Amino acid sequence: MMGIEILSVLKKNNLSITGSRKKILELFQHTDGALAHADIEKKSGEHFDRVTIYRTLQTFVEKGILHTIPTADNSVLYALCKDDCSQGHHHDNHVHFICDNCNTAYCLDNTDYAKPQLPKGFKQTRTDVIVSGICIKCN
Amino acid sequence: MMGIEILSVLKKNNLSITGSRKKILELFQHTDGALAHADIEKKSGEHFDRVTIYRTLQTFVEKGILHTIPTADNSVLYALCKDDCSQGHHHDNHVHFICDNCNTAYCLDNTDYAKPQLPKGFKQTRTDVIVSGICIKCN
DNA sequence: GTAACTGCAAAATATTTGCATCCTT
DNA sequence: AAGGATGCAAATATTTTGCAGTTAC
Repeated sequence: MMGIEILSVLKKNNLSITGSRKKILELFQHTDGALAHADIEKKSGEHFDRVTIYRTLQTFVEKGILHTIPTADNSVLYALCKDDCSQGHHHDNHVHFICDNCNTAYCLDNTDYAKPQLPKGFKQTRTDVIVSGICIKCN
Repeated sequence: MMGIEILSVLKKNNLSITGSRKKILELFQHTDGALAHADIEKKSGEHFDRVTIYRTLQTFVEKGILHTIPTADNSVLYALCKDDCSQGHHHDNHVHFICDNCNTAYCLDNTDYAKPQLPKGFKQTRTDVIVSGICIKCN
């Protein structure tokens, strides 16, 4: 059941169970994609304090519950991490897709890609692939 | 000669030749990587009005002289486009590297990567690969 | 009861817009 | 001379910080 899963995520990360955390997490679980700070203010029926949202998102990112997605227009997007993401260690083969039309962000978890071969002297710790284009709904 | 090249870039794009445009372009040509808005305010000996920098950067991006680089921490970075970038059409195999340590951004023009195979129904128009890690100087 | 979390106010930053003036062509 | 670019002021928007009150455990 959804509610129980949310509680266990919070507990697993030593976070106290609070209303906003539960509701914001739930929002992500019910969303098939990524959310921006503003989406959380709007999309949800609830009212969250701006500051609480900032802090909740930051906490979730630190704990590895959410991750940020770099975007071409440099807006800040957040998405749920899969189970194999732990604090600061995200799984590498993660492709994000952002629709030029409807602006929805997808995590294409099953889309693999080859890591680029870096020049000598460069060490990779994280790779982000962001594909822009037209998504399946807008096609 | 550098100066002449700058002038021709501006002329080619139907931009009038002004002091700030020349100096900001020059700054990019002398920089081996990307610059943020704040870098332009600081790094240059010159003083540019904040607003002029915003407008100049925007103009350069529109004309395809500069492009933005998506970053994991969602700061806004700008870098020179290569010759095969024209207005709105950047060349696809472009890998960016951002150093976790010194924060320098590199355009790894000669680093190729394979475009990911998208799920059915998704159409790609642009792909950004951002690698984070330790750069050659910090290694 | 204590530590952690929230919400409000306010500070600090960042970005955009309007307009008068100055520069480029 | 005309259109475009700049710089200042000010309006907006975004993010951060401090603190008092509240809630979770």
